[in-house]
Amino acid sequence: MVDTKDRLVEGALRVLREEGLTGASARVIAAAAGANQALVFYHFGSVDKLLAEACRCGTEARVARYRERFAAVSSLRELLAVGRELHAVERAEGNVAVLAQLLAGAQTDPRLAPVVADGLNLWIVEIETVLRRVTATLPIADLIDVAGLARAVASAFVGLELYEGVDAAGGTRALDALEQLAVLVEVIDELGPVARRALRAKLRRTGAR
Amino acid sequence: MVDTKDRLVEGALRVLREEGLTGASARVIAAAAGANQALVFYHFGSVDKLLAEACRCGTEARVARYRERFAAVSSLRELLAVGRELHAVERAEGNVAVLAQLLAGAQTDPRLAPVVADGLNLWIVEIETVLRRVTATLPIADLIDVAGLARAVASAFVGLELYEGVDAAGGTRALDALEQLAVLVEVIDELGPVARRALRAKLRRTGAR
DNA sequence: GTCTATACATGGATAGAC
DNA sequence: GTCTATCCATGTATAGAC
Repeated sequence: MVDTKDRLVEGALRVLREEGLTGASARVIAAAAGANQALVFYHFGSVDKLLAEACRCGTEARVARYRERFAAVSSLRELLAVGRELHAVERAEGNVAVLAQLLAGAQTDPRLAPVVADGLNLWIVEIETVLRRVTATLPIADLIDVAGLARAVASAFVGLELYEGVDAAGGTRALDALEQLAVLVEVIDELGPVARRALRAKLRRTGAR
Repeated sequence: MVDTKDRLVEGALRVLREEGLTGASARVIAAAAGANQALVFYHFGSVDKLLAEACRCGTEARVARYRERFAAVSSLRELLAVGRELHAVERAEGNVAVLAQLLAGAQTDPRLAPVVADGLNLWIVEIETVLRRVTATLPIADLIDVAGLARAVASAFVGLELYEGVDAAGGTRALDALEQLAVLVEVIDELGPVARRALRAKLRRTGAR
């Protein structure tokens, strides 16, 4: 039998997955953990603090699970493949939905906001590392703000996840379209030197900020 | 004095903006509308149904507000400019946050899901129309799934909005990076015919599904 | 650490007066 | 259509026994 405190964290994650933030009460979470309701307050002080801990724990576990996989990526196309696999697995297990629920709740809860930001940041750091590596060889590498792009990718991922929750077919279609767009970037890497130079010149003039 | 039913819808939107979905109870909404709590059930039957109506109404009003602006867009860069203005205004007024709240709630509420999907679809239709127009002249126009891309843009927008709610600086940085990436696509339009042909050939081989 | 019991607030929803 | 009053379920949080 696992520690009760850990079981409560697990229960909180499960409830967030299955019932959403609105259903995440001390009673419901305790029931999901097979524990007594009063223990939520004994171990964590409040429901909010338990949710914060669940966010930290859950995200760390998820990120750790994909760290090796990320490390093996050496091209943009591979990154997309891993991203899609991650999407499928995490969607099936409902883990991204947890972060999405907390992110939505954090909009109006100042106590939750920093914790969720930290959680998202764990993903962003991973993505940023990979992006820096796979874009290093691109002709436009020095014109890309990798840190910004990593943030865009992570948050767009969450948005897509939420969208797919209400329209599965639409979500799949959106992902397919994005994949095409990403191929575009990689293709540029394989263009001739003339086209690359033209692209760079143009980009520096219009895209630099 | 406006109709009470309308005031309740307004109140619901305000509460979703300021308190989030967890705070959207019949009592709180009625108070925000300056109305009696029982009237929520008299006019709408349940809180859920009021929220659904608020989603429909609110989104329709927002989309209508930008229809003219969208119609005037004739290039990808202009679309981005409008997108950024829309982002700034709607963010300041908290309107996208409303859709985000409902989207998060819809993940675990089958009654809310179709309504929110419809609401998001209003945005998607607008974006799709504009995208179809401004990508028509691109050399890779027939290789882009505009409908899918519109869905990706709309949901990514929501994700960015949510992210900015917990990390304002990060959100801005993500938007800047995306803007650079979009310039990339437009720049390809201005490449010479040789590069364009090479791009098309490559894309058709790798990106077509 | 864990349980029962309980106080007390808030929520959904309805009945009935006006 | 609108209000008061009310029922009952659920929620947070604490006290105190074990």
